[in-house]
Amino acid sequence: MSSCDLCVVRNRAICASLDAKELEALNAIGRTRKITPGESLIWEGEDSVLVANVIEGVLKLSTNTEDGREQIVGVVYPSDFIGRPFGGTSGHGVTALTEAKVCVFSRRDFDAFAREHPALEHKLLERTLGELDRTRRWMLLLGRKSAAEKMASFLLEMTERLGGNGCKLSFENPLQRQLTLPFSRQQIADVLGLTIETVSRQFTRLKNEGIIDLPSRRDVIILDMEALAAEAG
Amino acid sequence: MSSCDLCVVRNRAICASLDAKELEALNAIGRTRKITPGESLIWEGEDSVLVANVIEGVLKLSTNTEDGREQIVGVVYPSDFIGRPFGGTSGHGVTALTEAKVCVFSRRDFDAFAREHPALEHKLLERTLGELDRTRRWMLLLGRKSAAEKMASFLLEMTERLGGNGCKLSFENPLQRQLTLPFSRQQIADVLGLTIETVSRQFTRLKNEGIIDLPSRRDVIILDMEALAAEAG
DNA sequence: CGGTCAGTTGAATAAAATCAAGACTTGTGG
DNA sequence: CCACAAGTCTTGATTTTATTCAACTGACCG
Repeated sequence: MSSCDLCVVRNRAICASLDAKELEALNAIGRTRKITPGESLIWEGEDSVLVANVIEGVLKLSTNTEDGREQIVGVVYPSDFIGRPFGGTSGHGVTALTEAKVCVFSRRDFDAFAREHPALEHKLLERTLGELDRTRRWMLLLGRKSAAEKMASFLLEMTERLGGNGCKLSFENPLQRQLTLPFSRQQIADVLGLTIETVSRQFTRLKNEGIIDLPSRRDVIILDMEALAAEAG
Repeated sequence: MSSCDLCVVRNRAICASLDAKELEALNAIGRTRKITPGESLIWEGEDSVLVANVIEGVLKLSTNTEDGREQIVGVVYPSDFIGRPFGGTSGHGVTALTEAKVCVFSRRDFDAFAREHPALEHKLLERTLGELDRTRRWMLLLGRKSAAEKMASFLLEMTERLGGNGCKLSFENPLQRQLTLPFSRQQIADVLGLTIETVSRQFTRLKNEGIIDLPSRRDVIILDMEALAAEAG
């Protein structure tokens, strides 16, 4: 029995395409690894040496300009795949936002395994197509939305994404949801293409208007989901 | 002999993964179609009914906010694949920028064919991974770059992309390249997340500084590639 | 209790958007 | 072939928006 049988993302990650025997073979070329917040797994610009599945935690994908400005280009959750298979260099760094556990593979080993298992490649293709859709939708936000619209869109996206992924999210009242953000203010700014001050001002405005409450730095309670959706543009 | 044998993108599109017999089968479920500038092949939000390969021309992928602001989220060239295989709705419209020729398939037919041809799915996966990389790089531009940096980056990207794809591009002087843009000023604005006025002002500034010349609306001659690269950030 | 770090708030500034004309292209019909 | 109309692009003046700079507040930790 391979350790994958106990894996919490076994049926959601790309591994779901494999039978017991294949899974054992995949398990043989991978190993799990823990990552602490702020620690990086992959660096921007280096050539792709490893790929991984996220088991636990949240990680950011980010790129930087030469002079140090950062843009977060993606956020990954449990069952998501990270890294760049089939050659090339990694266009973005991968860094943990929370305590995280990943299942890593050498890219060469993974590539070879994938090419022999079309069902795995198919899962990976579906996942990649979905990620491309999501990324393109985010471009509309970056290119065309105001700070207020960006914040509202961000909070709505978080509400969706943090469901069920081991992140706290209460549903007692369907219109009043609490979420614990895996981001600092600066990181939210880096997701939205804003400055930390603008993000902060938007938070206080939303609070003053009674749309959200902020019990602590990382916690947000959405008091008026309708109003938030109306602001998202 | 199938008509694919005469296809100019035969060896660059995902079809390159197929042998003569397979290609004939694919040819049987597809048909070529011409599109005129401004005409759409796919509309945002409708469920995915067709996919296609670009044979000739340039097309834009775009999304709009409810109130009509537009963001171009991708630009496709000959040999590129368009559409959303494997279910779901299309997150963006696809519209011709120039006269274009595409090879279209019903999505259902294509999906079935792809699942029986792992080599084709592999090509599609590589293409999709590449497109995702490119899209994420563009997010840095949208979220973090100034108007000047955006314009310089855009012109550099165009210089790369318009090479060899049937678009005019002269190389007599390696440092002085002429390109014919497939975009109007408004479309450039929609790619960069700017207004048409800002784009226009950046063009005249670059011209005044001797970095480019503008022989006509759609033509740009890059006089100082170094300076342009330095401005791209 | 002081020190550090993250976040907030305010005032001044800068950047790009908006508003408003005007100029140049392109195409059309007389 | 010219005149004119429509559309596209440019330019200028003004306003808006978000950034920048700077000070301050509160939380957490030894």
